[in-house]
Amino acid sequence: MRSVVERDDLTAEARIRQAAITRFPAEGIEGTTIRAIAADAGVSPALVLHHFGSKQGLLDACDRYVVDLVRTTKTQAVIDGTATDSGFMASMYRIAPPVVRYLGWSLSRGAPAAARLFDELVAESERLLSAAEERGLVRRTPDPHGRAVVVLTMQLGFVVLREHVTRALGMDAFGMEGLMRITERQMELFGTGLFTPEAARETAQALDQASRLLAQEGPDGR
Amino acid sequence: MRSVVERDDLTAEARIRQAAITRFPAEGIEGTTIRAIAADAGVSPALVLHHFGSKQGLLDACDRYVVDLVRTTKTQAVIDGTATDSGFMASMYRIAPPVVRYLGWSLSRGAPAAARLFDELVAESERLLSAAEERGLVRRTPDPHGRAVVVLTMQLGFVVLREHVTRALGMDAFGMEGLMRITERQMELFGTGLFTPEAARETAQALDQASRLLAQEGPDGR
DNA sequence: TAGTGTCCTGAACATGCGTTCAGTCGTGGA
DNA sequence: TCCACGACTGAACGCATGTTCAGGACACTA
Repeated sequence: MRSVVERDDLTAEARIRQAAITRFPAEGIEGTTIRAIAADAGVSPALVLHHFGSKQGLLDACDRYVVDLVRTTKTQAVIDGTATDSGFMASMYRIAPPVVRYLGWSLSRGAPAAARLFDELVAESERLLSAAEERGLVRRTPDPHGRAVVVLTMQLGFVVLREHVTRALGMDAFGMEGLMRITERQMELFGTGLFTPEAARETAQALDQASRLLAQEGPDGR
Repeated sequence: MRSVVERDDLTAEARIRQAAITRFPAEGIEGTTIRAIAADAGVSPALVLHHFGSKQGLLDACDRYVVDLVRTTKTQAVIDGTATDSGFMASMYRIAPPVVRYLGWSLSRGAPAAARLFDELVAESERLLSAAEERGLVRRTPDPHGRAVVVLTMQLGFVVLREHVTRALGMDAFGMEGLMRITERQMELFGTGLFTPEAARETAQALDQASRLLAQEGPDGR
């Protein structure tokens, strides 16, 4: 297995962390052994514990590293002004693939650091959308917070389901070609909507109907 | 830990499977022990292997069970005619929470059975959207397949990120209240679009610009 | 009653795990 | 030159794991 390491002059500690970032999402927590990580990094198992204290310590360090990297990359994108909310996918392009994969794994497993990141991204998304609303760029909604959650979840879905998107599109979802294709389709959806105006009304009715249906029937097997 | 089991008159085999469906997403594959599953189901560890052959066999059986359940539920919804594409979330409501959680875990981990399901759902989504296009309910797109992938990924994002959506909304994302709230926001986005008409043009320009930017810069650390 | 097959168990085994520890090596300051 | 210290290793320990196996309990048939 080729590790994330591009330059071989990294610290042993950094090599260990990179190996862990690659291994953990692929093999799971218990499925990843300290011995395997050590072998990837070219060090002894004992050194892993010397630097990170325990397997849990290494996992926490990876969580912090990846989340901080994503956070600062995203923040930098906002500062640079390139990030409209639609620029989320683009910012992912600047992060090395194993890190993006770790982020998706981290989110899907509900790691505390990832949960904090999610909440921050919701807040930031809500702020950006509200600012865009003020400028007349984005439509108004009765539920700004809910909309921010929905939009962010839709974006992060591509991070978590990356593998399936890649397979279904026949191109790397986070490569340039795939990212452009996805963003273009997103802009169609977010720009003019999926439905035609006449269908939008019909859908609203169907939603009401479904609401009543669910209310009276109740769910199965709960 | 209370298992999925509602009625205690299930087969031992079924109890084992239900326990596994609850345990695997929570603890991971290696983190879930046969002894723990056996204890949940109230049987001996040996019986687990008697019925499923091995731990891997149990995992495969769970994958098949959950994927088949989702498949038939979704299919039934289409037959019943309640499922527009927007009805995806609603169909999830009919499936027991542990099964939905297992589905999300299964997708995020790239299980073969889940991958097959994903591809089927893409195909079905593409078919439904094209039919709706014919009837003038859905706008035309230069890339129907890409659009189907994008729409489905956006929907499944809620399944995989369920925990975070629940926390951010302050209500169970797949409970009735949360599901209605999410669907309403989705219908706003898909109905009229997120952007105002004047902003849609601006966004298209930004997309072009980003495209050129990415093309000349290239990514970091690849 | 004897035979047969299914569901099920307790005890045991070999393996691989996370972690510990005593100690080596190399470097830089007093 | 000596010392202190951080990076690093090899060997070992205790433990929990997946799996095996011989057999018990029970129902059903001849």
